[in-house]
Amino acid sequence: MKKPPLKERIIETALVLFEKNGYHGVTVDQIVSESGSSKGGFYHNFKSKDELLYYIHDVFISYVLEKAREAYDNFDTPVSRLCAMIQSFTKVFDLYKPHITVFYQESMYLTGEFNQRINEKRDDYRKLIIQVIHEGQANGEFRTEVPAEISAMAIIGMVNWTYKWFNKDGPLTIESIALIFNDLLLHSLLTEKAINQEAVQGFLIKGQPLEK
Amino acid sequence: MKKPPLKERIIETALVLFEKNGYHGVTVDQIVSESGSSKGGFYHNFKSKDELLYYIHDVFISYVLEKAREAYDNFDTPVSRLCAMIQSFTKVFDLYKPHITVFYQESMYLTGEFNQRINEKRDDYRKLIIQVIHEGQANGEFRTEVPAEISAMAIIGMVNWTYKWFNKDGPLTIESIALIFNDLLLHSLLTEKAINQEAVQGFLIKGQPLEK
DNA sequence: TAAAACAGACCGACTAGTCGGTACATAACA
DNA sequence: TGTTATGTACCGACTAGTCGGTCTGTTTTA
Repeated sequence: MKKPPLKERIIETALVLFEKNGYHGVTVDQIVSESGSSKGGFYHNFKSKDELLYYIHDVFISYVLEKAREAYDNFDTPVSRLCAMIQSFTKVFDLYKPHITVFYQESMYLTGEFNQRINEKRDDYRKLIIQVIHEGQANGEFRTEVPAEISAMAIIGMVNWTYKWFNKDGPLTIESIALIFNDLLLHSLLTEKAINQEAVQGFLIKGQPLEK
Repeated sequence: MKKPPLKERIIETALVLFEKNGYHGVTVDQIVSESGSSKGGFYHNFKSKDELLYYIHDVFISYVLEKAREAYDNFDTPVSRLCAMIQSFTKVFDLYKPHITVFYQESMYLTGEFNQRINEKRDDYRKLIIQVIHEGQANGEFRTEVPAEISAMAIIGMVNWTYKWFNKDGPLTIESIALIFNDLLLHSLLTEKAINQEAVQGFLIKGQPLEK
């Protein structure tokens, strides 16, 4: 059983500690000691504690952005694209919950260049969602009464907030939650006409609520 | 022009600084100096920096909770109650944006008893929303396909997230955003039958999107 | 005149980051 | 093949600086 490289061990350890105690609630000494490393080892791999925070942010946001682009490319209607994006994003909570918590809790402590690079990807993500909504409005499937920008932020907020309450051991799987989110947002975005079309029925929840 | 009492001045100053730099990005010395006070003055009014953070949390959450209860008491249908709650909550962003930012950004650094007291109020708020949704499901206005608990978290997430992007100088007023939120969530919660009832039409957006 | 409110010098614990050094691999050499 | 050079990953004692909090006084208030 070979030990993984130190850099990974440090990131994994830091992730767990940051999630529980926050970035400022964890010292470099703690990370070093918990990961069975040393100060030297740490600063050999990272320029600063700040850079470690950046790595954690980047792993997550890059993954989510990539998945969103995949979702966009693999489907060809606004409804299916949006649902795929929401689904892939929601599902990330199983994989990256600590990353996400750190991301939203501590992003303000990212400085200068690090902060800028993360924000660019965050913006790209937002723009992609807005674009899909615009496309849906253009082809008549989505209502035009609400601005796409606000809908996008409402959606992002709804999904993002999951990090505050989602619990793996709770009554619902993350997949069920993703389906519920899709149902909710389609009901709020689609026109009366579009909601009755066969093509979108598969994304809505019928009958009884889901249980695990 | 009489100076307000020191305690208030400290809270106001801290709020501005915390919002910009985060709780850990601001030292007690900074707060003291910016508020034209002193270490002695600070520690005469607060047991610790932590207690100051608690005060800021408490002002905001107590206000929101009170407004939600008012909304509940002043109306008598699930739809009007929910809309009033969302509206009062969203409008708080004009008044308490810094409080809210600090609340969600730094709540994890609240320790022990402080943390507990805040969480109780937060729970009360959540339970009130869930209750209203349950009432709406019971009288047939809200769809039962989605669990009330998840809808509640989706709503709370949608509204809360506003603190990340709302800008007073942006194209939309907070009141417009509140109306949009109401429209979105009613579309996603109401049954097909209920959405066409006259009583709820007033909460939906008709025609062109709102501009300032 | 007693108590409450405030001022500011000072303290000590803590922490991010440094720096000289070690262990070990692979490569160059003789 | 044995030996020496070189690059890289890692170690841990140390430090310079920071920051929450205290303490002793002074001013204001009731």
